[in-house]
Amino acid sequence: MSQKSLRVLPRSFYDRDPRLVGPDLLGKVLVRRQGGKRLVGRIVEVEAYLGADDPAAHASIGKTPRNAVLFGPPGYAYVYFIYGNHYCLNVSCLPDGTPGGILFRALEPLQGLNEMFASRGLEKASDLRKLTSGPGRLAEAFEITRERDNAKDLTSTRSDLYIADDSTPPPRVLITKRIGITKASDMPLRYLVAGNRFVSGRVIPE
DNA sequence: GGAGCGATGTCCT
DNA sequence: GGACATCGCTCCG
Repeated sequence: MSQKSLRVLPRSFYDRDPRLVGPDLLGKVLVRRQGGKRLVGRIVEVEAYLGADDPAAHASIGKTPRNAVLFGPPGYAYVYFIYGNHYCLNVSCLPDGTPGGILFRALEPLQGLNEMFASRGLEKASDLRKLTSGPGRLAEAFEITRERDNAKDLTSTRSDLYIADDSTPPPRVLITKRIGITKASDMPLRYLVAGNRFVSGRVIPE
């Protein structure tokens, strides 16, 4: 298995409007280190969540204990528990004091597939798209929990969870409405890699 | 293959 | 007490 060199994304990458960070994250890789193994997935779908003027954003209600990371400095993991079953991973954007973030919705699994299948409780022969296509799924595959990962710095290779550039050329980006939300469902803040089969949902957009 | 729906914990009003 | 940035199962065609 060939090993491209990984360059971790610096904090300045996230110190921007989520509407700029979101599309730029596509094609980058999420890396989890655990027990000598490395799990790697290519980011193929994300959504931007803004501040007070975005009713769907957790930050829209103001700073609370749960969403505090979104109001902090950029480049940190915001992990929350939803529907009594699933964790979702975000990364904080914009400078300290200004809320905003990106929700990771789907990855293309690249490395550590056996570990991901095990974490997901799936047979190794099952559909690869079931591994990390969906925010709850990718969190489970990477064993991301609030207890373990919330407020973790994602800009350091010393961390066991970080985001890196593996020199893959930027993909063609598609923008749609966000999905799975009830409020502000018309805002075009979902970004996906055109034609990628690992995005969530049923239809593979061209 | 797609619509419908239940499970289930945590947060905030 | 209600809402919730989800998932996987059932049931129908």
